[in-house]
Amino acid sequence: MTLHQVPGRLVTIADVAREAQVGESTVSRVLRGQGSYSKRAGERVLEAAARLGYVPNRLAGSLAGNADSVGSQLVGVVIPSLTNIVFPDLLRGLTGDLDTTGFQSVIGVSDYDPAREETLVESLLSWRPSALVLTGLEHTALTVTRLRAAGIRIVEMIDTDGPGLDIVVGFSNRAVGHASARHLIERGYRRIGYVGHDLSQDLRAAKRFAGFEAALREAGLSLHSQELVFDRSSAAVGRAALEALMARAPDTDAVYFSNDDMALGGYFGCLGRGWAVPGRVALFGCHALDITAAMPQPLSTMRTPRLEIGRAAARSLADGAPAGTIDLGFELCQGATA
Amino acid sequence: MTLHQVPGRLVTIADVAREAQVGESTVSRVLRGQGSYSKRAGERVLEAAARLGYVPNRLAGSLAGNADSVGSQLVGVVIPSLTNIVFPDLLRGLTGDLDTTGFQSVIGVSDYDPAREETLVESLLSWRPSALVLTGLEHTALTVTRLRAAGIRIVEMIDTDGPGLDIVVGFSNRAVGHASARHLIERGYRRIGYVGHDLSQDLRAAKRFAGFEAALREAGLSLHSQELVFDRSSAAVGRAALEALMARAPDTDAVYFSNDDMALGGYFGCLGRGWAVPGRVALFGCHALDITAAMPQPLSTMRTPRLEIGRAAARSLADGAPAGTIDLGFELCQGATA
DNA sequence: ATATAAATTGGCAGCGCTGCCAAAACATCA
DNA sequence: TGATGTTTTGGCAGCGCTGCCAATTTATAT
Repeated sequence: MTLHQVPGRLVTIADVAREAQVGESTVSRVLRGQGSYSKRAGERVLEAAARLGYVPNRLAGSLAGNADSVGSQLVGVVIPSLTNIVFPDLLRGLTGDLDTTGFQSVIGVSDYDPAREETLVESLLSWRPSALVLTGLEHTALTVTRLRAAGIRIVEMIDTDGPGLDIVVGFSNRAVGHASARHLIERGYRRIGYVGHDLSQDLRAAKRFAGFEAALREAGLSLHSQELVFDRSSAAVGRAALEALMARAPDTDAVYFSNDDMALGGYFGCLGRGWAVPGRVALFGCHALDITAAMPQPLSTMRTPRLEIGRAAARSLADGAPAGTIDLGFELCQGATA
Repeated sequence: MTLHQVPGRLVTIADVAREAQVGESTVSRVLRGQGSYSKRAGERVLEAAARLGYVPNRLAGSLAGNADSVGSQLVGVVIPSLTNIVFPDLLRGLTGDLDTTGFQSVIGVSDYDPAREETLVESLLSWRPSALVLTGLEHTALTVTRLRAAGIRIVEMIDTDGPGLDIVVGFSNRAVGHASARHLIERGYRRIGYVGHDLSQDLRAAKRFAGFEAALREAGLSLHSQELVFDRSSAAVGRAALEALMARAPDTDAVYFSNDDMALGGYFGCLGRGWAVPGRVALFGCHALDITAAMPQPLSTMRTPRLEIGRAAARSLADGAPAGTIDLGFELCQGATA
């Protein structure tokens, strides 16, 4: 068997029409189950299509069908990363619910770079998707202009702290940060540190941090120590950062991590050094990764509804939801590390 | 500002042509930087396109351009899951290298279900992608027929244990299993157990298991105990399974997990019960997730080149590699748990 | 200045499909 | 039986773009 063996054209609707001895329009109607046609025509067409191995060409279909009727059945998705498990979870919810509605997702990964997002949006738009799903509320001016001009539905996921372009689905990162700080304060911690990755990149983490600091201030406290890392978030990085932080400010009694994977790394660091958690230092993460629930001491963290956000995004598009914000909230996971 | 405000048509190439006072073909040539055109024409077109906010319509472009020249610039991707971090890693390598070549990925998640894969392939094919990237070598007969008839490049990722349709990129799962068993045997373990998720679903895991058992047999051993789980692989599931296995066969001295996340869960279980690892029981995983390297005792596991597989898949398509298998191998991570 | 080669350009068919419309086939009623 | 309404059907334009080709402009050689 040879690849590329197909010499010329693939089977078209005209071939099926000839084979079934009906007109092209009839084939089109039967195959889409739209409009009226006789039972006999239906059978012949289906039979002929199967025999010929007809595969519809959706490029042609979307081009011909006026955008308003079906749209391209493509949905563009831009996420900042695939490394951070948060985003695959989002995707999972999104694609899972999207393809039950017959949509296909075209995805792009921006690497937390607004310029890259701009390029991706431009590129995705050229497929005339019926909707675009983005992450976060911050986009370049040009991206916003293009999005507006496209005249399609836009969903911005994850962050509800600010105005969106159309549909916004997520939770308040600020509130997550705030609630995390409140929890630590209520548990009696006072010399609280922060370990996070580059805040100028991950704007959601920055908002959590802002909420966190605000809660400290409201309680008459301030951040006791902090360690920022400029790598992509990972357990190894979290571990190193915690160790650096504790070396500089050994009396820190609790640490807030911008992400569970770093918190997990921090926890491993404590285990390795024989530090009691939370005796020596308390640890608090964010996102409630599955793994952290299986730990001997479950990590204290905040559950964010990632899968649900993806699902809600898909559903809002399918249902033609009105513009507006859908806040899915978050939930404290008490855990045993803070 | 209203969404859907665009009343009628979007800007087309004809609009740009009129604005720039050149012919449509010239616009097309300039915008694609193909063929020859004067400097002056180039400037006018670019300027007009920018002023009008022209967004090319790739549906039309791909339809018009004969498949052989550019193809649709879409690549269809089918992965079994987004939960298992293995697949986002694959995607990351793939999309990262793909969009530097101007390709966009349309993805589908099959949930380890061949029938679902069949549907997804059918659906993806209708976008006339220039290539399809699948996971694994096993597909339904109809899928294979369709793939062959499509006349496009096919990449099958991850598994090299068998014949592929066109390009195969991955490693030998059988060999991974075999090498894992060899390692345990060489380290002196004799009463070896297995914890894995449903082997009828995850065919790669099944092949690893087969290689593992073969190595045991060759050494005159047999599997001492095993515990299969039918949930999706996770740390919690791994922990529970290990505990169940140790309850049934307390003298098991080493356990092979089909996946690192389960191994990690198992490790947590041991920590929780105060069992020495590897004193009480040794643990060996698969895939070398990032996290496991940050553990106080790094997990003993097998590093599989997931990112590289995605990259190699993208590259082989971009370069028009010949049909064949690219084996990227794997690497033992000695770790400290086995 | 003229002939010839090279670069640039626009027109138009056609990619495969769907929407529209008028024609044909069938059903219903007086 | 003919008239009227209803369902089914096929033809054809056109979605926005690119490939091809012939026409035009420009550069080079004689």
